[in-house]
Amino acid sequence: TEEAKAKNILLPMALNDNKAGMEGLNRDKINKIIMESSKGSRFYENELKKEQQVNQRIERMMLQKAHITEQQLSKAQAQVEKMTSDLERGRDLSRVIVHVDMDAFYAAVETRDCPDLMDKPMAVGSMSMLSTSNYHARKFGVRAAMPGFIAKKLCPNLVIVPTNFDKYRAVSAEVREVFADYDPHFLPMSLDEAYLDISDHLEQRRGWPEALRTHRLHTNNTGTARVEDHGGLQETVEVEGLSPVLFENSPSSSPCLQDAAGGEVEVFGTCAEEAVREMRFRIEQKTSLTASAGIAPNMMLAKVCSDKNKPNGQYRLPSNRQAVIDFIQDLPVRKISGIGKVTEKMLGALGITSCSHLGQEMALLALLFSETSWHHFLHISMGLGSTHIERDGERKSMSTERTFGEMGALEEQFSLCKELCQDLAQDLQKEALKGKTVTLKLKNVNFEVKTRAWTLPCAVATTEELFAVAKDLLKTEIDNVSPQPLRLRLMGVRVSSFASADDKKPLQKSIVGFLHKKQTDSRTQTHTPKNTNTSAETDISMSALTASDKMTHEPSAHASTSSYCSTEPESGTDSLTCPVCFREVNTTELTVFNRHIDQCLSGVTMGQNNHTDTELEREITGGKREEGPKEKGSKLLSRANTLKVSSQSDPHVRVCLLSPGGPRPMTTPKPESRDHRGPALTCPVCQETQDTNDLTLFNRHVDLCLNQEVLHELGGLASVDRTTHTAPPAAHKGPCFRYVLFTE
DNA sequence: GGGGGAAGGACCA
DNA sequence: TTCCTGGTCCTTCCCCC
Repeated sequence: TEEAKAKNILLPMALNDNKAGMEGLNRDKINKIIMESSKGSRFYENELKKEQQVNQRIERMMLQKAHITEQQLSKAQAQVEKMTSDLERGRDLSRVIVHVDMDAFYAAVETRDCPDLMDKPMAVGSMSMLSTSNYHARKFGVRAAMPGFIAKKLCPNLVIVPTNFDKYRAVSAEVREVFADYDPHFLPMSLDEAYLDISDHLEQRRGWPEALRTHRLHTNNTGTARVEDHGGLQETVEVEGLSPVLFENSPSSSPCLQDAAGGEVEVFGTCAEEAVREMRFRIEQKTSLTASAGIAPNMMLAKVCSDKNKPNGQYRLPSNRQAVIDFIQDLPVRKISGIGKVTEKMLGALGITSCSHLGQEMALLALLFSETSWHHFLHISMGLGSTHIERDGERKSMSTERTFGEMGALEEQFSLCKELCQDLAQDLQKEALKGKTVTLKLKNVNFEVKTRAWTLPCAVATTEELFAVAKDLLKTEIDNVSPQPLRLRLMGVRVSSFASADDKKPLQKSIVGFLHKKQTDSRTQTHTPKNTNTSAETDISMSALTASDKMTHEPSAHASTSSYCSTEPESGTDSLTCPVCFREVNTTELTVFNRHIDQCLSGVTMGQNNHTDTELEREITGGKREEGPKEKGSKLLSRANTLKVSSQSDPHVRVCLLSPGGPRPMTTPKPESRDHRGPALTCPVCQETQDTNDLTLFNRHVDLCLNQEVLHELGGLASVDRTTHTAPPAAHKGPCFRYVLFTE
């Protein structure tokens, strides 16, 4: 029906009332306001597009479902049953896992420090994005991850307080001190959330005298109070003389007793619930903030439980199988951490909304989803989850990104890129990390996100190293849409594949190392002849320097040249080995060396030379793209002739030794980008005139030709190249060649 | 088939 | 006028053993 259709269209922006404190709202009214504020925006259009993609995914899934036979289903059923009984045998109910979650954390901190906010709807964040809202605001439909300007429409009196992370970090540290008393190995998930395994604590606690379970309630208004720690230590806590109770509906605490000194005191029991109640009590005494908690036999269940009596409440799921099964039955799948909007919708299309449905349809799910996915579903449907808390594993990546108003100017884009690299380099330094993969993330004004990655032969960390890669990735993307500018709203840089993760890997050889004579003792550390910091014009560099450098007026080449592999070279001899003829050239003068290689190379490319183990690189540039190329020496021209490149637009073909291949455009450039570059080009390898004068396309063609032609000649050694070479970009399969200029 | 890189996404706080 | 940031893991596609 029309209505159903409309509803489907409206869905992407609809209020997500999955969060606590959002029950019984006037959803229709709220959704209407959200719609009115979003409709027609680029953001909304992109959401619609994404929604369409999900719908298509569902359609494909339903089609697949229609083709499932009875036989397949019963086979899957058998598999599921086998797996189920295996899992059942391994069910571990022995641990007591707690998930603690501070209530509306950022908002609560701000309210604590500014009591005027107490009974006002407020949120923490900015006009463009909110991090949290308090429970007053939630009544209006204002929630985390909602832009402030929309929240303001839902609730005109909303007070928006800017975030103050340093403050939250400080409070979080206090809270964590309490956590540590119950589980020194607790697992923080964020500033306001953590998992604890209190099994050991409970074991000890059973033998504790009452004194250790007695905690004083401070009720004074003087500004500080003494709180007795269960270890008998005294700690001084700042209190601001305000009611610690931020939520009116706080469940009342157990009756307070008077201690000898007349102060109010509370005694906690020895069971899990009492221990957790005590922990929450202590958090509140210490910070004036409330927390909610869930107690269950595993992490997955504990997480669901902590939400059950939010705010300022707790819920325990007993450690017996039946209780777990009962608990899971009617639980909506969306409540499980890891099942988000999309998965919920996919499952919904199959009629699955609760965890019991999930169990009933497992055979079907096993056929429609990947193994990892349906295993995950099976665990959920059985109420299984992690029973031991993994202490934080090694970090996998580090990134930094920034959103800004539309940016189209190249200078700005490159300088922002550099800034991001600087920030990231700083962060990397703090943790002494180096990574091999650098990823550039771009989001255009239409909210379309792109990531472009490049993996180097060795780990990098400095600004220059990062920027050398990021800038090339960026340039490639810019070239891709040129002559239009990239209209960006976000840029980010990420580093991954950290060296520490797989230190064991043998050192990979880069070209610079390769150039040097084989070492008998690779530890001898004399430095390489200047080739790590000379300019691109005179050196074996990553590539002739890109337009980006010229645009940003960067002193050319410093970065690309030296930083590609900062740890190399590791040799120290006075001669260099020619990668073409393998003869030692008795010089460290690159000019001399280059000349030698030039001669060798002309032979190879002409097919007169059966040299092996050569990594060639190629770069073909049109004179128009790079302004005032200085590389028009006679030598170059003669090489161009040698290679039989013909183009009236006078492209230069430059041949030299490889360096790690630079990135290439991933997407086919728009056809219209052809016409402003001059006439068609002839491939120097296959000699055929290409129906393009787009250098990107042409370049790709030549790459392919070279793969076939040259590699063929080079024979088996091509494989050596591949393994020691950085991986080529996805669109360009096969070894990545690049011509780099050699001049004197 | 499996491993690994690249690109894109889902999901989380 | 304004729809974040920083992380992990998964999936899909591809290439290369």
